[in-house]
Amino acid sequence: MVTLKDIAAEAGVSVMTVSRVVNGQLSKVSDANIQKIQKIIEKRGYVPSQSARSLSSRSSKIIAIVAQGDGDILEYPYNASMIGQIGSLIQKHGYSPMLYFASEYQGITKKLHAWNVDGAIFLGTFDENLEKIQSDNKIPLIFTDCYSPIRQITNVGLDDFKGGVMAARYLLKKGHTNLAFVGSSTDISGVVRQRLKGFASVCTEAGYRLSAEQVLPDAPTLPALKTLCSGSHPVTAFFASADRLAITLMRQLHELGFRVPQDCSIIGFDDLPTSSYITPSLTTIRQDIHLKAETAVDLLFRHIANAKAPAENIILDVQLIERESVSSLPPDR
Amino acid sequence: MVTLKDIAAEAGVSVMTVSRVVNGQLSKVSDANIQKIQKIIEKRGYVPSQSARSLSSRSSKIIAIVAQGDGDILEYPYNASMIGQIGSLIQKHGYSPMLYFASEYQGITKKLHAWNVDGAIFLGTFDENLEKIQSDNKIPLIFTDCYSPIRQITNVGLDDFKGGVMAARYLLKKGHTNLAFVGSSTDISGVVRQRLKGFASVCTEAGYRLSAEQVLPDAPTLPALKTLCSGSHPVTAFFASADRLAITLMRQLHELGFRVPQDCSIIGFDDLPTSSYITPSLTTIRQDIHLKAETAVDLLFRHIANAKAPAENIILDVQLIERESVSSLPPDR
DNA sequence: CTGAAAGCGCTTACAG
DNA sequence: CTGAAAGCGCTTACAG
Repeated sequence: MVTLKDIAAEAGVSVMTVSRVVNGQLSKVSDANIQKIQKIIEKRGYVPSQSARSLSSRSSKIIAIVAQGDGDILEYPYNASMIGQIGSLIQKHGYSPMLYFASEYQGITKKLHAWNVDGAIFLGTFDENLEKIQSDNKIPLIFTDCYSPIRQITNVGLDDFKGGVMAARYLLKKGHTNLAFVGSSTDISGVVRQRLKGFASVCTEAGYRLSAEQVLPDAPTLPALKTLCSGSHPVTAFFASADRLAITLMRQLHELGFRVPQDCSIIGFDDLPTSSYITPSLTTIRQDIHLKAETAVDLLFRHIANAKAPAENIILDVQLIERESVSSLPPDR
Repeated sequence: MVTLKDIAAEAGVSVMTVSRVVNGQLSKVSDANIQKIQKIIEKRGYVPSQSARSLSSRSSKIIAIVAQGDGDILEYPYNASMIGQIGSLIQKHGYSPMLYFASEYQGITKKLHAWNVDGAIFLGTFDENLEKIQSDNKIPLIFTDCYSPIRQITNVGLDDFKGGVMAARYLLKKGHTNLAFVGSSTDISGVVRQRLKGFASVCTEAGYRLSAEQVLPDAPTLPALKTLCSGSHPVTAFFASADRLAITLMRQLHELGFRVPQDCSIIGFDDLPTSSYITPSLTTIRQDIHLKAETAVDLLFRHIANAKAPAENIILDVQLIERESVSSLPPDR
């Protein structure tokens, strides 16, 4: 392996002079030496050792992407897209993204310490351990979709409540009055809860209260669905708190013999790439995942550049994307 | 930051004794010291510095996941799933996965050298630079889906040819005789080419030659599709070299007014989670992505454990998954 | 079972 | 503009 010392020896200078050239402190080195050293570096294919740098400078140039769960979470397009974008942007900043799947809180601090990480971006819900994570790690920490009551947190989230409101208003506008919500009720993240809250608030306001049976878990059973969509006062439209769930639901309704959107309408949340390709294409509340990733990375590097940068909570907007999965009901029925 | 030295001082022993405990060389330390030291480590929350370790031991415990392209490739479920599984397995082995998006060859060697990486797994096509990458990096390197003629490469791939054969045989068995193939013809990877070769070989054997118009690019135009599926001798079945393309194609056919599978049949390749959820659900050639990731990681650690382990080329099998997107044609038509 | 010494490849801080 | 010295936090290799 080629080291600073090798280059210095070949150039007939000290390692410090080479170090300055490597680090672009060109104003401190004579032009003659710059030329000579750069040529040798090129020729020998010298690459600085990051572990040596990390050890002596106390900056590792590593950013941890901490994701709650295990490798399976990348099966969800939302997570995959976030990790891809975040990783790519980190790399463009000259840093290296390290992936860490967190199952328990302990491991996170260990990982960040062991690698002397310069910062971390969190995907998933860490609300329970947020304070501990923050007090144990005095580096920039960016959270996403965090609904913790703690204020001193830098977070980039979504207007989930508004998304729920928009979904409900849209369905009501289309003439649907008997609605249902799909999304894990046991969800620990605030995200689903906020979407439901927004949705329910509009229903209540319009005089249509959501009963307990109209708030369905992640994977409702076929019989439960059938009951819900039959009878004298059937549910005619669903709000699924994720496109992924909307697509599953679509399939289930199809299996039960209901046509979407003629018999049952569905509106989703996320706007995944697939959502526009399936038939019927999915009407949904769109979030801009690329913008979210970009915002998180920007925030991170702003805090790396300035350790005193204030905690910020950035809430991104959502948007209704009208497609084919919601039908209009006759005005009075 | 707590260091070995701090622990040693508090325990009244040398750093070496602490180091031995930290590294589990317990047979070399007295029980009394083990107890005492472990207690102090626990209490102080000591975590070894990986950069110091990497610098002194010449093993970084980092594995690079090198993916061709940029962050966008995680929008493809195949890549996302592979990266998730590989990353997770690396972590379970006590190593840390570092993500690297490679656009040009140069960067790869630099990255691997800079971080003194212990091994790397490659996603995508690096055939052109394979030899250089291998000769520049004397560490275990695992490739995936590589069709390079170079033999000294450790690779885990798929029986893509057989997949093509199975798709063609299935469509013929269902009575389809006028077939078409969808998949980027300019694809540099051998993968698509092999799938096409297998597919075409069966067609030819059965006396149905694929004309140039029947080999479609990634995103065929609507008019081209329409022409193909109309006229006196229309194409009645498509083989898409990826489920993602099959789903797009399904949408396009729908827009043209063709019903799948009544008017046009489609068989895909991959078996993504979505493929079973859409309507009609997709008949496809399945590959086991989890097994592929597992095989790659196993191979990697076998080579890390034994630097002399021979190059291996492991080819995983594929499987036909019958669902709803292919119809039976009357025997003679 | 224990430890003193040297070194991994850099950077920081200083002196000139 | 240049460099000698010290140190980052470990491990290797050796001596006892």
